Amino acid sequence: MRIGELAERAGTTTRTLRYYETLGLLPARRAGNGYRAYDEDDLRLLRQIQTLRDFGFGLEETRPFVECLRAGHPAGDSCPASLAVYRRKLAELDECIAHLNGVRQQVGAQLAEAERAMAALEATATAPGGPGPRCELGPHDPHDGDEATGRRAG
Amino acid sequence: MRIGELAERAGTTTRTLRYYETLGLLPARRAGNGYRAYDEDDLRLLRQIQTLRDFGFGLEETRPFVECLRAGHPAGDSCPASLAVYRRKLAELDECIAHLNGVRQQVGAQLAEAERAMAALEATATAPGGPGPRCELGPHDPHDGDEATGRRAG
DNA sequence: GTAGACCTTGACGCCGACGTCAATGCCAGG
DNA sequence: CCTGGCATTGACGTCGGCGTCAAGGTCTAC
Ligand SMILES: [Zn+2]
Ligand SMILES: [Zn+2]
Ligand SMILES: [Zn+2]
Ligand SMILES: [Zn+2]
Repeated sequence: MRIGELAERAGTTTRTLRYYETLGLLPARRAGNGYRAYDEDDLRLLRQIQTLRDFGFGLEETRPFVECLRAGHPAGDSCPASLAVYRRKLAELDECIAHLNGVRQQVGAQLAEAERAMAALEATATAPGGPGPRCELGPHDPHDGDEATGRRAG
Repeated sequence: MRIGELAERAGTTTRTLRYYETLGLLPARRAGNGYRAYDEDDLRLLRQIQTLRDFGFGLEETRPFVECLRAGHPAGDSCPASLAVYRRKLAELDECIAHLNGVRQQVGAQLAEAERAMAALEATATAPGGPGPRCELGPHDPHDGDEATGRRAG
């Protein structure tokens, strides 16, 4: 199997496969003409890498799994090194999730408070004895309502 | 206040402040000698940026807040544009958290399964009629047990 | 023999938020 | 006058995981 076919079968690109090779993750034998030659085992290695990357693993973190597979073990996670990566990743995930939950709380609170303040301003604005409008809340001048575009620096 | 003092008071670096200026986030007046001149308002703007960045906002996402503050509004989130960013961020956070939870589940399951398989191997290895040891699970040769180092590619 | 599809290596681009020089300017103290 | 500490602009480096050419070699089909 040559690089194009492997890429296609794995749903990736040749560039990616060559990149993995430079990392030593997926070395390839060479045919007489210099073309890279892969087999079904390489496809399995590649699938292992893809699975882990889908989990958010960095390429370096997939190395123990790949080397384990290349050692002929039944699965990529048959070795302690792979399990260690799993555990480290779980810890990272927990930490990250906890962090995000905290942030979510805070941002949610900020939004709620800001909405409350905004509603209060609207109320006083439409109230019978409405005081001076210190800020017009409709379509705004200095801010542009489009959040997609926003560059002024040159 | 010059750039060094502002950086120190905000707990950041001069490089960061100059970078923000190139983005138009934190423009500075200039003294006669060309030095950047900041005041307490700039410090407040900067603190707003830092708060949002601590939440994981990108710099561009802080722009509506900063512009709102510079418009003289009571808070950075007194404008609809800022609220829109809040809501977008909340959605992103929810999506990300859900994703991470899913990944966590899967990785946890993988780990559990791998540990089970490993224990099974250990058991058969130490069992009375233990068959041929197809893999020694102790300190390993082809894999290196250190997860911190791991580079072979040149 | 020649088009065209495949392959090779090499090298630069990208994204975000800066870090890290380098060369030079401004100003106060001894 | 000189030293030293601050300032200026400019430009390149970093990290990860590739994308995107560019210039050429190889093989197959017609
Ligand atoms: Zn193994
Ligand atoms: Zn307003
Ligand atoms: Zn505003
Ligand atoms: Zn083993």
